[in-house]
Amino acid sequence: MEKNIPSISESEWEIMNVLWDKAPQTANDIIFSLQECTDWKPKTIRTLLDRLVQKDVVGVNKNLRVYTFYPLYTQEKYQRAETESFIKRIYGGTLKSMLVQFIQEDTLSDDDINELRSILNKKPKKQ
Amino acid sequence: MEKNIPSISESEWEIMNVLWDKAPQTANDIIFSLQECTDWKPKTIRTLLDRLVQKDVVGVNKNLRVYTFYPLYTQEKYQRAETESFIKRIYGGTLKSMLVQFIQEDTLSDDDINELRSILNKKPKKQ
DNA sequence: GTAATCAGACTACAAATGTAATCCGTTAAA
DNA sequence: TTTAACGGATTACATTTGTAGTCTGATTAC
Repeated sequence: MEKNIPSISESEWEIMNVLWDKAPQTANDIIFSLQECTDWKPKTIRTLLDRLVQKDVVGVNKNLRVYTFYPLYTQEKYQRAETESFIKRIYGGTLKSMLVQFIQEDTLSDDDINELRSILNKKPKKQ
Repeated sequence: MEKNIPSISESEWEIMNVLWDKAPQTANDIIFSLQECTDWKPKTIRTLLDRLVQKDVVGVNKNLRVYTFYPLYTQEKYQRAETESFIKRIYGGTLKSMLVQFIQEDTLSDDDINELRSILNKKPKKQ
């Protein structure tokens, strides 16, 4: 049976994004990355990281004096789970209904739409 | 300038979905709808509804003894806002990157994909 | 070697969220 | 008409989240 993944907050997602980009990293590496795009204090980032460890979403290597951290789940797994619940809540369950709205609202450019067409066409048909 | 819309929690979204489906509705109407798909107690639903009123996301008509409630923002407006922040956080910013993953991961059935193709093709080209 | 620094551990604290219960006046049922 | 049920207002309380600060032992710079 699949263990269900712990839920993570918006801020925690930012940490995870950094770790998914590259791992393992020290707390300082992560702090450095995030200070470029947020205004969080180092201690704040550290707290978020520690919480992810508590939640068993991030692992720690304590062999060296300065710990390193790494994700325990793939980004894809989290993206899937989050997207599913998001789409259910916001669009009543189907990705399609979301897309229809986006296409109709011109949120997607013509170029985007063309690119999507070609992605869809490249998708091999299953038997 | 656009007033920025108040953020609402997951549970509050469920309430809003009921109100967007039909409005105005009494608290009881809403409670009735939600008891079909959640296990929330009536008082819980009432609390969530009251919070939405405080947040100025839901309006109240107090002319009658039993109040009626109605949304103050369109569903589309909320969907757009939520989707934008969701996609930024989860997929690094582009709807396309999300779609690409969904298409490639077989999350979509062949039928879905065919339907998407036809939605994309129906989209009128801009000049 | 001593002082400033740093990493990790622990603590803090308010706001938001989830999940109701109580209180109180009114209305509806018996 | 007394009483139970109901709607709205108020209150409750634990957990999660956002946002750090303090304490303590190790280390590094002088």
